[in-house]
Amino acid sequence: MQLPEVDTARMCHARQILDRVGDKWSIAVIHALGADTLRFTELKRTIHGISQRMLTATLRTLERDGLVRRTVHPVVPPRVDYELTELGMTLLGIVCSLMGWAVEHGDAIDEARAAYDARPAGSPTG
Amino acid sequence: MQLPEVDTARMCHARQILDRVGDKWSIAVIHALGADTLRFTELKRTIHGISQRMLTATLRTLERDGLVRRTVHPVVPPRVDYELTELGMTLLGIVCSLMGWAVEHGDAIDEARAAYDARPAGSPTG
DNA sequence: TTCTCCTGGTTCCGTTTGGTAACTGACCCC
DNA sequence: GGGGTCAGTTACCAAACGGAACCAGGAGAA
Repeated sequence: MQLPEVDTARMCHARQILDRVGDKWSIAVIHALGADTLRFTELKRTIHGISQRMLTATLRTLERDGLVRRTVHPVVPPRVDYELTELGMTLLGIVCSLMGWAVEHGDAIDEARAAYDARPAGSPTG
Repeated sequence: MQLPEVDTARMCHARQILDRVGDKWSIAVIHALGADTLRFTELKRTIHGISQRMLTATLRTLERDGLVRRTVHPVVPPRVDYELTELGMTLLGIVCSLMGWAVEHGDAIDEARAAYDARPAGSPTG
């Protein structure tokens, strides 16, 4: 079928990049940081479902990948700010598109899900 | 900070949609099906790292969400084709953007990762 | 007839991941 | 001096994930 030959090796590389970029928590964090620099607890409040454990792990990974910058203020109580790097900013547009898509098509997905669950046992296939 | 108020409730809804859309295997499957209709084993070959178990589960989820259409041909040996629905097509563009981003910035991420790993114990923060 | 092959898919079992929640550490307030 | 706050870690446990073997079922070979 003559796929565009996007460098199969590069594709594999992309796949492992997507292992984390395509992570739901990473997407949520990047989207949250897209609006503004946030502190740890602010992120936790913003991304309701996330646990401290995963927030920490996700932020560490994103920081390691150069997508998020972590700034520690040596004050009391401790203050740690997180913001997108320029590399992270380049991803923000896509993440926002993804978020926008989810918001826009959320109802369609719910309907499809309901329709699927209502099927007896198999669909007429066509 | 006056976030645009994108309906906090809708945002939460989007988040749970992203639970699966933001799944690495889902992204890989959608991207693979973006080029052409594929059979089960073709998908398995295309998405190298995936196991039958996860491929089956991912396809079921995507089918349930109305993103992928599953067509069973009652022939021998069994033939099952998977293709994107129109809803899936609307997501394809974003997924391709994500893939393109990963390909484009993969090296930058590798460098950032190497730099992070080379840090002694803490960064100067400034 | 019997045996194997081919494909899509499921089940069993071990590993990894993620959630819960309690704890740390330094300082402020009472 | 004890409790509270913020950022983060750790222990524990359940669920999800991955691998490999097994299942179904008809075609073709022996």
